[in-house]
Amino acid sequence: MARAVQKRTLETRARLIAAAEEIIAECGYEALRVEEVVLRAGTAKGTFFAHFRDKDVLMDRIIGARIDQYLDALEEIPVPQTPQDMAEALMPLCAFMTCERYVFDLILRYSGAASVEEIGPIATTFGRTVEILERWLSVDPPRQDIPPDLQAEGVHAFMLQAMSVNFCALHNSTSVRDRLVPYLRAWLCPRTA
Amino acid sequence: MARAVQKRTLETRARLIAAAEEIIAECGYEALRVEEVVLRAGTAKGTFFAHFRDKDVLMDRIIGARIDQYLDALEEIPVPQTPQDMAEALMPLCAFMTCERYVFDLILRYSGAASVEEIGPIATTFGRTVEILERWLSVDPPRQDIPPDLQAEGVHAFMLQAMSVNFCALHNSTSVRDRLVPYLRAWLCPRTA
DNA sequence: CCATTAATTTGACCGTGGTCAATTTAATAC
DNA sequence: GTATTAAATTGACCACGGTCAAATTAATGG
Repeated sequence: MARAVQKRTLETRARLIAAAEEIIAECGYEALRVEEVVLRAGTAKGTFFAHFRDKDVLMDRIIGARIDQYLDALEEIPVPQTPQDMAEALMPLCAFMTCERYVFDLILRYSGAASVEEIGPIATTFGRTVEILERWLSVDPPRQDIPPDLQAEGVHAFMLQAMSVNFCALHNSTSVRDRLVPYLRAWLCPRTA
Repeated sequence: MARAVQKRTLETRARLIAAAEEIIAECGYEALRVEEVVLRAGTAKGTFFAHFRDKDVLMDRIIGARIDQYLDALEEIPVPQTPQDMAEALMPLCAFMTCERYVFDLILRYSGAASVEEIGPIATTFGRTVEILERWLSVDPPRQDIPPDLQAEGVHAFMLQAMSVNFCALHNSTSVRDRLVPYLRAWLCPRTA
């Protein structure tokens, strides 16, 4: 019979995560080393991998949790009424997602669930983001010709595009917000001549 | 005075690239090991890194060259007139870009030039792709309210979105083409009620 | 042809993520 | 309490990308 999860297990895991968060706060995400995590947590290296399949799974969890906080905040604010307001509201989330090139790449890499069974934290946040956008776009849909869910997917696509371009040295003189607004206007408020 | 590049250098580099291409043809991109490349090329490991800053730079070069071939082909075909035709025309390129999760991730990672001086092969193909799309969209612009370059950037964004979603186990029952067409219709042929 | 110098190559070595057989710890049965 | 068994932990070890001082090779000047 399967035995219950030991308290010790939960404590160890909590120590590993706390150590990781500490390192990230001090040195950033990219600088995190598994060796350093287990050192601070006071465990052996193998223990880390008994708790997390690999380093990226821990990152997925930590970064996913952070993104969820931003999404929680987005669920509290009044529904943005214009592309400008929408872009403005999304900025804190975008700022976090692009805080490090390493973080943005990891987010993209984990944005799709490899299999239906294992939808990771970051992949979940992508679904949640589109849901929130869809809710915003359902209240008073800017476009009547396409359903709110398609409008939401488009906003999400442009959000990612604006962030990607921001990492390109050729184009990052413009801020993510200033890049996103024209996209959203063109997507949500087209004017057929 | 700077001496001319030796013939030996070019030969060594060619051998390294040939070895890499061979391995990729046999085992795929992700399976490529630097050890195996230098073994087949008959050089020491250090030589590899004297020619390529790191493994990814070689990948950037090889994958960038492949993408350029697809773009060459796109420049030969007649300008697509409908979203369906456009999606159809882009499919071979999309198929290559998503041939391996590893390849798609690497492409995204290298799609932006880290600095103006070093615009890599893949980053260049991104610029070229948008140029081609802009040319297509300038002949007989589907939308009059926004400039062709913005229309092109949008098509590119949706192309990437369609490919990303395709890697997600939750949504990959639909093909990239079938996912892209509704995006392009909504983007290029909006109907204000 | 030899000396000098720059370019190229070499391979032992390192950093870091990840593995796994062996050990320790905790829960269960009696 | 003791034996048994499952879960958790350990750390030596491996794989692989990447480094660098030393050796080799090729070009240049006299």
